[in-house]
Formats: sequence, C-alpha cells, structure tokens
Amino acid sequence: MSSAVHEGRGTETSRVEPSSASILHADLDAFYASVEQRDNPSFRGKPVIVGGGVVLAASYEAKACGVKTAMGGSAARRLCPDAIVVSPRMHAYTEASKAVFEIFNDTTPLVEGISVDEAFLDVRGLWRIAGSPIDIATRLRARVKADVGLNITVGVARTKFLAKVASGVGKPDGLLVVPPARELEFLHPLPVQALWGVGKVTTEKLHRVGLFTVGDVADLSEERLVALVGAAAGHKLHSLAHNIDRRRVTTGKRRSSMGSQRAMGRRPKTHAEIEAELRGIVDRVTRRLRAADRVGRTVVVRFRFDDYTRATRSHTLTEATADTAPIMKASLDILDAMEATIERKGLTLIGLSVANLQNADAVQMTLPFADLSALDQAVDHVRDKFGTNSISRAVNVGKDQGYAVPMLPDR
DNA sequence: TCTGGGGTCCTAGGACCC
DNA sequence: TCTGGGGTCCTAGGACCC
Repeated sequence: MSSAVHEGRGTETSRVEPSSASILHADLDAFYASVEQRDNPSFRGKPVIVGGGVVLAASYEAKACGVKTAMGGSAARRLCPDAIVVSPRMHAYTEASKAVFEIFNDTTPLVEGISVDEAFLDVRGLWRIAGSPIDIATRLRARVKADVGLNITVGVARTKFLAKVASGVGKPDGLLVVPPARELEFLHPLPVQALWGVGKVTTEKLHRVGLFTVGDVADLSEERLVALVGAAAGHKLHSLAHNIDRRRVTTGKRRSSMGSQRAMGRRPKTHAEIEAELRGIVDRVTRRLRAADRVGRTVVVRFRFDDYTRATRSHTLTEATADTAPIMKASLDILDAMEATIERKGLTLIGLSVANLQNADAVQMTLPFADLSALDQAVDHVRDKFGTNSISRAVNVGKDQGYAVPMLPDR
C-alpha cells in the first residue's frame, strides 16, 4: 500500500463543501495481467506479459524488468526472459470489468467510465449516507479486492485531473488523496507528461523550450503556450497547469465511432486476401452496430503499410445506417481506389471505423430536390417503421443532394 | 523496440451556403 | 463583373489515451 499525501478521517469538515476533495479516480492495476494472475495462481508473484506481438499489459513483476505497455513483444522478452507470455482473453477482462463497474455504480450514481479499467466517481453529497470520500474510497478498494479479486488504486481530489494524477502516483494498490490546500504543492513538481494530452511529441516541444515540470508550464504565458502547441491544446495545458479544471463527472456518454482493425504481418498478400479481410471486418463492425442499436454515416478505412506509414480514407453516406450493404460498398470502393498504393507499399494493417454515430431510432432520409413531392412516401416509411408520423425540420444538405429529413419516432 | 486494437479530439483546407 | 464575412460539413492526417 503506497503512502498518501493525506489520509486522515473527516479532518476537513463534516459538511458538504464544493471545495472538498470528492472526485474519485479508480484505476485497476495492470488490469489484463492482474486478471491472468488472479485466474492462474501459479502466475502470482511472477512476471506476466499479456499479448504476443505487442505488450498489451505487464504485471508489476514484468514492469520491474523494464517491460512497458505497447512495447514490441521481442524487446519485452529480451528484457524479461523469464516472463510468462499469455494471449489475451478479452472475454475474461470484459467480465471482470463489468463486475467492477457494478461496484462503482453501487457506490454512487455519478460514474463516468473512461475505459474498461478506470472511471471517475463523484461522491460529493454522500457524506451523510456513506461518509467521507476517503471512507468511500477505502471501502471501494476493499470491495473490489474481496468481490472481484483485483487490486485497484484510487485517487481522491477536488478535480478530475488531480484525481487522475493522484491515482497514477498512488499505484500500485494505493489510495492517494490530494487535500485542496495542497494542490499546487502536489501538482507543480510533476513532469510535464503528467498533464493530460501531453505525449511524446508535445513533451519534446516543451523540453525544447526548457519546460520540464508542470510548474514550468504554469510560468509560461497562455499566448506562448498556444503558439507552441496550437490553440486547443495550449488553452487546455494552461488551465491544467494553473489547476483549473471545471469538467464535471458526467454519465450516459455514448461513443461516437465504432471500428475494428486487423494487423496482417509483412508477408505479401493478394488483393483477394485483403478484400476478404476487409469484408470480415465490415461484417463484424456492422453486427456490433446493430447489436448496440446505433447507426453511422461516415465510413473510414484505415491502412498501414510495410514502412509503417498510415493512411485513412473516408466517405460520408447521405444517410446513417448499420446495414452491411452500403457500408460494405463504400469500404470496397475505398479499397479499390487505394489498390495502386497498396501494390507499391505493401499493406500490414487494414481497419474500418464507422463514425458520426447516432442512436438507431433517430432515422434520417435524404430526399433529392426532384422528389420533394414524395414527402408522403417518407411519411409512410416512418409510419411503417415506427408507427408514428413525426417528421422534424428538413435540412438542406447540399446543392446536388436535396433535403435530409430526420424522422423521430415519438417514444 | 520494429509495432495491437480500441477509441477521442484537434487542425487545416476545400466546398458550399447565405 | 467583382467582391466580403461567417458558418457548416467533409476529408485527411496527427497526437494522444488505455
């Protein structure tokens, strides 16, 4: 158990205070690898790597040898020859994730999932029924351990950003609280990479102008920061470095794209093989769309070549769909148009993602100008499909296209 | 170190509309 | 015939996150 900046009980005040540290960031430790160690007692205490070609997750024993997530598999084996390497068992991880999220949702109604293994929980307003955020976090950790058999680290702070940083610092198997009075003391000595959105490229940019800590970034004017990394990133970095983060914990967000991809190795492939792979991917994605009751308008096909350069090509349909046929056609058209490039450079990965997702019940039809008289047909279509006549405002979608008519069933 | 699979958000240019 | 500003959408690419 790692130490906490502050781990007292109820030392703040017993009232609900807007300024109190009441956002939790809960993050499972080395998630995939921990599930493997949980399910295989012989793996416990040993270095475990999940994933072959690339490291998806490494146990803390493997991390101790220098193995990192996203590292090439051969490099990882060189660093850690004794490591147990296992193939991912996605189903097991999904199950574990569900079980943990049930505990989250049982803790507070305000849960915002970030990925399979982490979430924000807002526990403001739970003092009376559940105690202080520290009490809640302590119980949450114990429950996850007892019920699911996994270690989880929790950061507690006044803002999302600080809570997230705190859980990172508190790993593994820790609880770390940032008291409101000591936020800058905690934040400013951290390296710039601790800022959300600062990866490899931005780190280098910042280092080049002599900025190494969050405090250094805070000393820079917003104008200079914007000039350095662009408008959006500049404003964001400025805010975070000055400890301004007004984002709320929000529930009920839906994803805006859904996709699948497949790495195919360097061996030469025929056009037929590539096409078969893409057809399979289109099938998978459209199936998942339908299962989730979602439809999308933009078809994005992703390519990666032998030299590891990448390209994407997209096509936006006039109407959102989850049907296989139109998405298949758009995908295959894109593949055909890329044929020459694929011949020349060699393909190592192909993927599809459907973006601009909407809920399936928000259907939209596009009527060409010439067919506007066919509005009656559109009404029939809606009535057949949804048993409603409700058609909302028609939108002109372009000179050559006509009007998009969103038809919303009144449910 | 030669490389997975799932995502998000931002930028910038061009087309188009008013 | 020449000309402006504001806005949205589409496309391609890049950075980043887990």
